Amino acid sequence: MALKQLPVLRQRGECCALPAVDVEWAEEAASLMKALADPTRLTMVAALWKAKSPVCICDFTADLELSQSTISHHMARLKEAGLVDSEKDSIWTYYRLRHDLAPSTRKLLGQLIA
Amino acid sequence: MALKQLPVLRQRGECCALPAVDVEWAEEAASLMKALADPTRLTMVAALWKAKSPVCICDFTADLELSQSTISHHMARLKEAGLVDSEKDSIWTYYRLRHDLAPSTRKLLGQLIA
DNA sequence: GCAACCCATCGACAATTATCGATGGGCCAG
DNA sequence: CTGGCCCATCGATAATTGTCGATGGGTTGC
Repeated sequence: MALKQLPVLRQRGECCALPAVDVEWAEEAASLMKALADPTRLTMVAALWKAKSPVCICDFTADLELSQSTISHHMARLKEAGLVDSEKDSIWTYYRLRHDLAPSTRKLLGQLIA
Repeated sequence: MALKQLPVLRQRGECCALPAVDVEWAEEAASLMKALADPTRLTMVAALWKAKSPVCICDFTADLELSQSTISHHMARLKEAGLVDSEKDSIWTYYRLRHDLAPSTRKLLGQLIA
């Protein structure tokens, strides 16, 4: 990665090299950011982060002022992003942060939440 | 914040307390995530992170395969999010990460990029 | 069996957003 | 002063997304 210094005198039509940024990294990281780019989902993730044991989704439905279908939809998005895991117990569905989160993801969440 | 244990036997219609999550925190953090929830903007932020000196926006226009107006639009979003700063030098506009970023934001970016 | 509860999914709708081309302002070289 | 370059903004458009109500499947209590 060339950390090229900007020239003092720049010519018209001339551009400098940019620090290289991996395209795949950008795509993946943006996916993660998208999953977290909503207050409701962020609240869910933070709650799951703080609660060490799995949380029934009905608790979110009760606490957050949104319809049940919306809550379910947001949780599905978190699941699709690979952030959470679910488990059914009779009529209830419990969610938790995935225990096999990438360490970098876990650190990022810790930095964001804690 | 009550880290209430889930009951072994749950009654119908009964919900547990969730770990409290601050609403304002969720809003603000979601704003930051939104600003980063795009591969192009993420690439820009990463490039500015790696390049210690300001970067001319024309370099992004040259490197990223998007129209000039789109590049300008994304950079404006980063600026609006308080992540970057700009400075004009004759016909060029240079951008850099804001030096007064909140420490938590800086750490988050470091975790995300490095 | 039946009613009530939990929850995922579907279809619809409004809001947001990513992208582009066009326009115009600022600046410089000739 | 004029043409060319840089860049921000505007208007338009297509895609994505957040939200809801309705529906239906699964489970339990009575």
